[in-house]
Amino acid sequence: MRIGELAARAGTTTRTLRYYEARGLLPARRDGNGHRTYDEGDLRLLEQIRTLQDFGFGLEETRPFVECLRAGHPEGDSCPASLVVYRRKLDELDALIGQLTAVRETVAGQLRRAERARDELAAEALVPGGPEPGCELGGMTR
Amino acid sequence: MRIGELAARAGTTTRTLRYYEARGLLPARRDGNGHRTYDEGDLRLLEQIRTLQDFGFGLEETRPFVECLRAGHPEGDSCPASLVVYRRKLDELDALIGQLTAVRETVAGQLRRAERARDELAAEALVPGGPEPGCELGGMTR
DNA sequence: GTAGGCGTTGACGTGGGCGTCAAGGCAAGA
DNA sequence: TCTTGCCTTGACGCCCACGTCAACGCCTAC
Repeated sequence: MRIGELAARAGTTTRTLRYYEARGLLPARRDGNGHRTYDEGDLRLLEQIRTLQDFGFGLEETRPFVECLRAGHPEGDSCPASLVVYRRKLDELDALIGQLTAVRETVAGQLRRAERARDELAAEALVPGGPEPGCELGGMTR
Repeated sequence: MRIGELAARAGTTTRTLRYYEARGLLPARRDGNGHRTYDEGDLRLLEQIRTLQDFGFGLEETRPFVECLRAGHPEGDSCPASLVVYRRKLDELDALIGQLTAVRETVAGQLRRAERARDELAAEALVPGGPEPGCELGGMTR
């Protein structure tokens, strides 16, 4: 199998495969014309890489999985090094989700505050003898 | 106030301020020497930008807030355009948190499966007349 | 012959928000 | 006078996973 066919079967591009080879992640044999040659095992490795990439793993993080498969293990995560990457990624995800959730709540609070201020200004405009001045409540200046 | 002082007071760098000016976000007056000159209002604008940046807003997303302040409004989010950005950012955060949470659960499941497989292999090695062969349970080949 | 379709290497572009030189100007203090 | 310390513009680097283009080679079909 040559590079175009492998790329098509894995749903990726030849550029990506050449990039993986340059990074030492997915080396290829060569035929008489200098063309890259791959087999079904390479497809398996490539699928492993792509799956992890879809999960947001960096390329280097996929390396233990690929090497585990190449060592003959049944799954890419059959090796301790892969489990270490799993756990580290879980920690990273938890930290990131926590940060994003905190930001989300902060932004939601700011939006509610800004909408309330807007509504109060509108009400004030409707009632000429409205609330007293001097009602500054502070903004978001950290 | 010159650029170094403003940067120090805002906890950022002169490079950042020049970058903001190049993007048209925080233009500066010039003194006789061609040096950039800022006032307290600019510090306010800069603090607004930095706060939103800390929340993960892109620079362009801070523009409505800055222009709102420069138009004389009491807060950067006193204008409808800013509220639109708030709501869009909330939607983005919700989508992102949802995706990350789904990935987190998937990875956690993979980790549990891989650990179970490892433990079963270890148990099998301890009990020579252990379970029958042919127990492949499938991996993560999408 | 020639057009098409596959492959090759090399090199530059992308996005975002800056960091990091390089080369120079201008003002104040020892 | 010389240093120092601030400022100026311009340009390249970074990260990451590729996209895109250039210029070329090989094989097949018409």
